[in-house]
Amino acid sequence: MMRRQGLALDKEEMSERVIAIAENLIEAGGAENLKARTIATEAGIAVGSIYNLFRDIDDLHRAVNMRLLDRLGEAGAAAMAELKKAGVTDTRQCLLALARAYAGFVEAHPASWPALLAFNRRQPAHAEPDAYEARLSDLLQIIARVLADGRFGLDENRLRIAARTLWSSVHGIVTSGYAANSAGRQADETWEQIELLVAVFIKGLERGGTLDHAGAAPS
Amino acid sequence: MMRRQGLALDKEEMSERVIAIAENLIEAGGAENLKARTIATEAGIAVGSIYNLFRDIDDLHRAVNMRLLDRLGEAGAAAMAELKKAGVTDTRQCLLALARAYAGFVEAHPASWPALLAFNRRQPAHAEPDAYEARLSDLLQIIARVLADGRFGLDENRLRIAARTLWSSVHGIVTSGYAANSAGRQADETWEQIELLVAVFIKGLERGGTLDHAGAAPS
DNA sequence: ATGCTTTTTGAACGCTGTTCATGCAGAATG
DNA sequence: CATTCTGCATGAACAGCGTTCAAAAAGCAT
Repeated sequence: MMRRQGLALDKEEMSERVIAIAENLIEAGGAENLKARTIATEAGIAVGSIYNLFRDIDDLHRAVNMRLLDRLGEAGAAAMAELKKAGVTDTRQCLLALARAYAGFVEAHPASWPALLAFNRRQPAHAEPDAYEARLSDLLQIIARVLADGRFGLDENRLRIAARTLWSSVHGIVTSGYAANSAGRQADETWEQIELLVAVFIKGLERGGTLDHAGAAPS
Repeated sequence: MMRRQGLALDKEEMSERVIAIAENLIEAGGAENLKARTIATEAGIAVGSIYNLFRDIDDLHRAVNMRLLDRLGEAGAAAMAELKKAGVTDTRQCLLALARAYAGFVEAHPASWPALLAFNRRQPAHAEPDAYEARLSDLLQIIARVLADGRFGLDENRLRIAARTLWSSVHGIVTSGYAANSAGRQADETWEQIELLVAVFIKGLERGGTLDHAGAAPS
């Protein structure tokens, strides 16, 4: 065979290029702005060539999303590293830093992130959400570690659930806050909510110890 | 003029009919299943007639969403009424009932509700989200009242924020939980998270009184 | 019956994602 | 060097989409 020695782009290079273009398109006008012909034109290739790199446009969108998730994970890890370097171990400050990392990430990708969320909903549920779930699991691990360091006396299972609860809550606050940018207040109130959530969460965990759930499961 | 005396459907009746059809289509296959020609066929009218009732398909989807929000509001109000009839005043039980109402609503509309969420993201932000915001405000009022009855010593502003925080958090838990139905566990873990959230929230509010937020605003 | 107004209609337009016969450049073979 | 052979690039073509609009139909007043 012997591939690649000229100056044209390798197949993988071209894939990266197309993914980058796709991300820009989505960021510019949402997922519905991801058109095959636009990609082809901007990448300098034919429409059909896209389908040699990706099965279909959804597959390309998936690739963009994976890249987004990677960057989100990096943002979370970076936030933790910064805290460690500054010698901060306070649970509250750690959680707030992680939340800020997430909020900042969403603000930095005002169209791509909603597109990912919308994309991830209309999945036939099967497929291979493994890669997605795996990347998200890393983030939950970070949160769980912070909670573990807080010494609230949570067993492994409740640690996992608490981390997930915290993550989902912050996620809900950030996304609803972003969606409800009708009036002037948006980021401010979002951050107030996050501060309240974290404060209340810590105080709630400190008190009462194990927090056994007395309520019965829903019908 | 003199309208409507024959046996054909009134313009408004036909709108209702089309909205019902649209809702079924969305529920069956997501927002992307809402095709003009399918609607026309099922409603027994021509494609063009749809555009006499609605400006475009998005407008129709908006109408479906408004109806959904109305029903969600009714579900919340019904949950509260049921609690009142049973003489329950416990804050925890009230919040759990409201959360269960929301979770049940989402489960009852596994495709329409995600479609609403996705729809509400790619708005040019302007338009008239007033109607949307108004309906959501009612729900927040209900939560705020429950929190007020809890006597946590919150002023009006922090009451509003706490209600919004709680709502957004439950929303985040329910939607992420629904999206992450990869393995077997889904509703169970979702409910565990809600219970943890509510418990922690109440305990956190009980303690520390005003919960002054010491952290500075984000950069 | 006539005229006027309003609504309904469906063919047509432009756009979309996707396919696939064709062409062609580069490696392998003689 | 000539010649297969192979695999990717190509873009016209296809089916389907939302949307429009001239024309037909229907409704109402006279």
